[in-house]
Amino acid sequence: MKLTSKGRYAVMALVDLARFDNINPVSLRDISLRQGISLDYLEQIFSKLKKNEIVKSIRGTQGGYVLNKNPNDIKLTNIFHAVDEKVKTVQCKKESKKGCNGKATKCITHNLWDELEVHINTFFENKSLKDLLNNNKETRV
Amino acid sequence: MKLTSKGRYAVMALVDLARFDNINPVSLRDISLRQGISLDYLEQIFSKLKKNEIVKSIRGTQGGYVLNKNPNDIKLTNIFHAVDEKVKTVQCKKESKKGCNGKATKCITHNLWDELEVHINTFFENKSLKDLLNNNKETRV
DNA sequence: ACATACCTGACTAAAATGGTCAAGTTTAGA
DNA sequence: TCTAAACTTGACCATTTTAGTCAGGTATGT
Repeated sequence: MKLTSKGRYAVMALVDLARFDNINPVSLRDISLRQGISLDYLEQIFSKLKKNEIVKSIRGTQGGYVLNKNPNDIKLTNIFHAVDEKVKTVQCKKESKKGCNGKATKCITHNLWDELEVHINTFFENKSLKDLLNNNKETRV
Repeated sequence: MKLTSKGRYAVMALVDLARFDNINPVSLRDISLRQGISLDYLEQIFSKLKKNEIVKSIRGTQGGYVLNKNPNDIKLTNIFHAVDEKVKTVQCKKESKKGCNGKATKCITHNLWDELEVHINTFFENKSLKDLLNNNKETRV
């Protein structure tokens, strides 16, 4: 299973973006400074977010990024998926007709990982950017 | 967050062990053959399981491993913990009095990861080796 | 005594991670 | 029109983690 800094950065950056994009597009430079994330790395991440239509870009001076959807419609599952954080448990190989061990049957724990995956994905599907915004306002600095 | 093959192997091996240890200790060689896991790797894993008192070892000919507890009392969380699969989301650094970014405050998404961690741990704490055994009998080959 | 099986630690190839670096293109505004 | 801000793209890389292998042990039942 993968759930690393890239995913966390993506979420942090989007929450930041959501808080500031009412007025103007938000530049990655600003996000980088506020959140302490490398600019170059942010560019990689936003490239993926854009491809997945989570954000829109505006080029040129005063340009930046804006959300492409309502914060309520951006679920965590969308964000993680966009930056290739596959919320997949370690997989048994799904090749041809063979089972998990190269044997003809499913491995002993196959069902377990399926269950876990559902469990985690449920969490992510029920959590939107808006939820995080609200949550953050409460404990705002 | 880490959840890799080592954890999966540990679970697979323990389920296998639980199914056969009523009669005799089970040798790693047998588990290796049945589950298709490298013997050398299994030895590393069982060394940890033993340190965490999940299994007991019996040396010498006809030796092997047996469970050290009732399958109902071996939760997944114990197993993962034993083999160093820390079910931890990527952490903000917890150094000194500083917050997550080296700033004085918690990072925007701090609460989110805490929630997620609880969510996943709950799943693991409620799942025992016995559950897996039963589950496996149903779909037994 | 000897085969079986546990035990331990060092080592390693390959992949993933978390970036950096370089060289663009686009566009607002002076 | 010139320029600087900001997006765009792709290559590159050091470090860490993963998933093992290898080479020796030591203990013990028969």
